[in-house]
Amino acid sequence: MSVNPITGEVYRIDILKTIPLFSGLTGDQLKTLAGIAVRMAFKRGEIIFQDGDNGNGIYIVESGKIKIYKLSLDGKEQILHIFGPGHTFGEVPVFQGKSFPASAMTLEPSDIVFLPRDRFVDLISTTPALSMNMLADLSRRLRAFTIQIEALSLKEVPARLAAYILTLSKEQKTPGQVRLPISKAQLANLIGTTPETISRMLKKMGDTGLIDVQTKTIDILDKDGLIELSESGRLQ
Amino acid sequence: MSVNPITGEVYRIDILKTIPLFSGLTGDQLKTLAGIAVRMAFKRGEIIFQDGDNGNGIYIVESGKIKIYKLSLDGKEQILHIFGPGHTFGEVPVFQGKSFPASAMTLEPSDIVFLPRDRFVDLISTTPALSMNMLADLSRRLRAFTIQIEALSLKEVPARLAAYILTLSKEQKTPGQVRLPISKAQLANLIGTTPETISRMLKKMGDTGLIDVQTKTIDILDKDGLIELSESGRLQ
DNA sequence: GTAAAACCTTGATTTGAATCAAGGGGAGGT
DNA sequence: ACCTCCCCTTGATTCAAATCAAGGTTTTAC
Repeated sequence: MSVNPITGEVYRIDILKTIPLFSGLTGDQLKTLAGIAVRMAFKRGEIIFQDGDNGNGIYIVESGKIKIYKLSLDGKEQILHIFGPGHTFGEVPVFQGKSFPASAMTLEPSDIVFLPRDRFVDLISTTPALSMNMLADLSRRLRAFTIQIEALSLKEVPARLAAYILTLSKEQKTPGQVRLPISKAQLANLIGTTPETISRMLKKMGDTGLIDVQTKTIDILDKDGLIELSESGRLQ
Repeated sequence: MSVNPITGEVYRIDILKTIPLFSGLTGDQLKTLAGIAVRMAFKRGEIIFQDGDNGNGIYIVESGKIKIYKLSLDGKEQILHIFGPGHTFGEVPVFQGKSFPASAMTLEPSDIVFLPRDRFVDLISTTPALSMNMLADLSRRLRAFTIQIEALSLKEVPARLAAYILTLSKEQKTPGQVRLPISKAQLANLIGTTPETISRMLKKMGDTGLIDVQTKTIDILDKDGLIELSESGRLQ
């Protein structure tokens, strides 16, 4: 039985088993992972690592929510990902280079599992199922970045906002209604605009009958209109 | 000895050996790769695959130059990567999803090597050196995208242009001088602006004594000034 | 439960860069 | 060498969204 070297608690295989990256692993392989796993608890708004720091292992969100982001010198923020339970992050410096290409911060109180680099690399290079899962995960992220670059470069703010609402409505299983999982200030940093602009665009989308906004909840009144807007659209 | 199934020619292991992705492979493994490799010749401006097409293998630039890019509905283009000899592309749908997240086109007459998915995946899952190389390659690309998103979202055009010139000057071993490897129209699509703006900004950077532009060649007159501009800077 | 702190909205103004428009210069083909 | 086409430049104008400014509202903390 493996004991967590930091907290001293037995680290539960059950949690690792639910993580997509580790699907298809044998019980023994999961036990090995559990043996090297370290769990850390973070409060809301704590920095997990910073752009440029040296990375030395991969991180898994066990509970809570984190953002991966870049800051400009004058303090503007661009969010690259928001990850919830089951997602892994911080892999890039494990496989290439030394430093993190971006920073990570909790958006809520979060439990994070850390797997130190060397033993994780040993495992991945002897476990084809794990390396294929990892390749799939990095590929998924490349795909997501492709879409984000396209949005930032080729689409205007209303289209990006419409696309975000449609993405939420796919993730959440409440057709015709969507709940914003983050503040509008964070949403602005995610789609590459400002809170003021978010506010104005949501209002305009309300005025034109696409949606109805109540604080954190948005009713989708005209899904086709939103799709149209997200693809090519200009608002109004 | 392995024979290319399309062209019928013997496919040279020597070329595969020079490709970073295949460094550290044994002679036998390279022979296996050579056995499944297909070489294709493209003219300048030919489409290799398109955004949304199903992918069924990885591609390697043997000679020439290609761009990976996204198009908007109204025809605007954002270039994601420009790859020369030795670079691989088209991996995402091999590991995740089915379709290409972007399009690929030659910028020059190019020879492209194709490795069909199934046999490549077989090899990668039995060859730790290959899977680690692949993970490093995808990680390198994630890092590059991170920088591109930061540039598009947090930096203005003069800063992006300065950063591009500095990147070129690192790649090319001619200190104080840089040769543009692509047309200014393509450069505009790479850094997310228009040819008119490129033209104006290069002129301004000339006026302020940072650089001296002669058609395709740029002399770097004030490297520190360029670095400053690329980081935080505003021009003039 | 109340105060403080975030967060959000709305309006006025500025600004960086796109677009529209037209003319100039090179490179490649005949 | 000449013509054509493409690429590039320059100027005038427009436009989307950022910024600046101030007031209102929700959330969090004590």
